[in-house]
Amino acid sequence: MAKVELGSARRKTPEPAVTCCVSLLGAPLDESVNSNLAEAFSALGDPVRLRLVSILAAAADGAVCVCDLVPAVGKSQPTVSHHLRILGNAGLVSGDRRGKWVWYSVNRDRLAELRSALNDR
Amino acid sequence: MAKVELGSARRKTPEPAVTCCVSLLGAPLDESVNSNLAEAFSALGDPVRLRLVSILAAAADGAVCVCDLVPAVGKSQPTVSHHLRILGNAGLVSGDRRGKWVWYSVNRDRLAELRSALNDR
DNA sequence: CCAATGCATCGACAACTGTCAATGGGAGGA
DNA sequence: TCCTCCCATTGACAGTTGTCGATGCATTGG
Repeated sequence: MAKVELGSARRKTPEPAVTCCVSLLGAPLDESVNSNLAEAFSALGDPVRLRLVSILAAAADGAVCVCDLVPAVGKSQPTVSHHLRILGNAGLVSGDRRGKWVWYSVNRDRLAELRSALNDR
Repeated sequence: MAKVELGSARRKTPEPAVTCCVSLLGAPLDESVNSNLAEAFSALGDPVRLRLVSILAAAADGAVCVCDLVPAVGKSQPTVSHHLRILGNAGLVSGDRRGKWVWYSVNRDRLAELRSALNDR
């Protein structure tokens, strides 16, 4: 995990910002962790997907049928399916069949992971 | 703030997931808040930008010169500038001139905002 | 002033993304 | 068995994004 070389060159005002206490928000993130987080944040970086997550997170029993998600977000069924797959690949949601239907739910552990990645220091 | 109509149609297994207690992750997010959050998460959804944020967040004095960020992330100077602008537009970082140089720092309040948006319930 | 340095902007281009209509595949009901 | 319903996959297309070289604009140093 090569340290980033900060404070190298000619500069005057404050002193070199040499890295100190590492953390998730401590530089530099491990490369695989970094791209893993980026994938998750990217998955949340779309209004439709954010809406889907919020609906799922607020579902009383923790899961919602796709047949309800489609009208809820106002997109075509293939589009919703597409977004759900992206969220799934990012580990944010998962779905299981119940007969003819597929019910999606939020992976709260994954959300907690992201939350801690945003923690100070 | 129009409620989403869930649990409408023909479906059997569990009971209709009628929305209950609202929150940031309670459906549906206010539309402007939603796209605001999406912009921020989208800004974090790139490995280079995530790296930039992590470097800035770990900076001992809270700010890093662009001249140090460029070699740190291994991208061209225009590319780094581009990413910093995206992060800035999302309210995640801000920079100020100090003589010839521009020093960027993380907006921790904005990070806290995102963190709370990921809170359960 | 003029030259040099640091950073932002522009232009271009390939790659990726969001969207939908059409299609396919699995599960139940008649 | 056949039909219907639910969801995923495919194909296509416009729009967005990440990247870099070239250029422009400030600021500083000589």
